[in-house]
Amino acid sequence: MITSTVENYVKQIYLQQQENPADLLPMGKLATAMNVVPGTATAMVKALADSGLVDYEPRGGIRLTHGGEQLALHVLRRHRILESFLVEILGLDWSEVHEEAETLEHAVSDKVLERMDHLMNRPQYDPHGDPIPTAKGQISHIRLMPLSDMAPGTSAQVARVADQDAAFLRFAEKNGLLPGVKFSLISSDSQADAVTIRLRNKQTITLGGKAAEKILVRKKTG
Amino acid sequence: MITSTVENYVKQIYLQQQENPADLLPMGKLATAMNVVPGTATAMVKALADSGLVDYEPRGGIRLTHGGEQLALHVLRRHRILESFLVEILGLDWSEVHEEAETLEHAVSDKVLERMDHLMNRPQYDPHGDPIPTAKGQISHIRLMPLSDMAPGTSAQVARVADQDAAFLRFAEKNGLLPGVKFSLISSDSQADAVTIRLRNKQTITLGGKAAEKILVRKKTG
DNA sequence: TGCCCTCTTTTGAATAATCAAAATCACTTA
DNA sequence: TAAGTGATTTTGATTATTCAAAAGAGGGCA
Ligand SMILES: [Mn+2]
Ligand SMILES: [Mn+2]
Ligand SMILES: [Mn+2]
Ligand SMILES: [Mn+2]
Repeated sequence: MITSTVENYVKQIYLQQQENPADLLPMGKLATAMNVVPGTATAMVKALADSGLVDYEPRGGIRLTHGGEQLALHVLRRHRILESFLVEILGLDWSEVHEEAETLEHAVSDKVLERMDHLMNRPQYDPHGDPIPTAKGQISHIRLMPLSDMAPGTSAQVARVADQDAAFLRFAEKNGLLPGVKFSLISSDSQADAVTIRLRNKQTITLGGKAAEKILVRKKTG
Repeated sequence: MITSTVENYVKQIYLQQQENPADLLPMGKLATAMNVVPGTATAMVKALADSGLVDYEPRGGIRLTHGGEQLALHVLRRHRILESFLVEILGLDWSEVHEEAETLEHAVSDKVLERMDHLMNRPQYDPHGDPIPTAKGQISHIRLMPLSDMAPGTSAQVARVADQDAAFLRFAEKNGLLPGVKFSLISSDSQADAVTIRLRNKQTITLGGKAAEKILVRKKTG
């Protein structure tokens, strides 16, 4: 049965797998990501394998089957459309919608989701800049550069803020670091592990390496 | 723990209790309403009693405690605001929103619900004419008369359609029997178990006793 | 080669919810 | 008052999910 637990596992496996698409995902990684003890992950993975959602190599790791990936993308679509809806239609803050969507993604029907999607004019990206899979299960795989890798003097725009932590998102918002915002890199000091950028409104912001890695940018086309 | 199962039981107990507010609700009634075998209801009720949500008299029946009633009203509020939202904002048909709300009522947070309520300008009634409890747990208890009890020649307006069955709701909608619609009773034949009404648009509709009981009306004030 | 450390699996147990079927209870009815 | 009947409870199982703790596997290091 596809319970919300199964949906959460499959979605998390997909997300973790993205970080290392070539390798099998080790059980330990999954257990940590799911916040369960390793034995729980093993038990669950066996059930997922029985349902044909993952391929499981004992002591090797796991990988989603095609069916598993489709399910993951379907859940991800629900999650991201819901986040967009909560921000655009209901006016919630982008720092709080991830939590809300985490529950709603298991409760909303395809029909309701379709209405939400339609009402928002079918957005391609969620409020954090994450691509929204299509109803058919396609997702855009545009390679983005972390702000921390930019060369000094270059310009770019924020494409994605890759952290669901509410405090970080509030920090980013307060400093105008939202998807679509343009800026140029003023300085980058690898010894100091810090970069300084200037936004269009002349405001300058300095970020440490950890934070700069979470801001994914798109090079200014030209 | 307040699982969605607990919420469903408590809500159903509240609803069933309304039909006979003076008596204890018998286990059999509850089991039937919840679509479980009697033993399951007994087991669940013991758990609800342990959580302080119901008073349970073995072989007598049950009654919600104050806490249980508050929880029931809270769930009912979520259910009815969601139904309204699905109809008014997302444009679903009133015949399908009950099912959708049945799941969403357990997933939506108070914050999101408050935004929905605000966006709709705080409706007092859901699409079927059922009163929406306040956030504080108050609910209007206006006594309504079933259409089947009206005297010939009198006028009234539809206040509530007391049936969640999609087919019946589609039938009612097709014939213009929506909350707020005014009409007068043309004839009532108890032998034939049928009543005929005329709407403002001159359309006449004949209903059998079963159907007429499900249409609750408000006497024309005057 | 043998021990050790880490990761993973197994085992045993718990909670929540449910069913099937047997047992029990509280009333009627004869 | 004994038997019968219908509602309710009890008992024994099952499924899904989880944890704690013991056991096992494998690779690295002395
Ligand atoms: Mn989730
Ligand atoms: Mn997001
Ligand atoms: Mn429900
Ligand atoms: Mn309703």
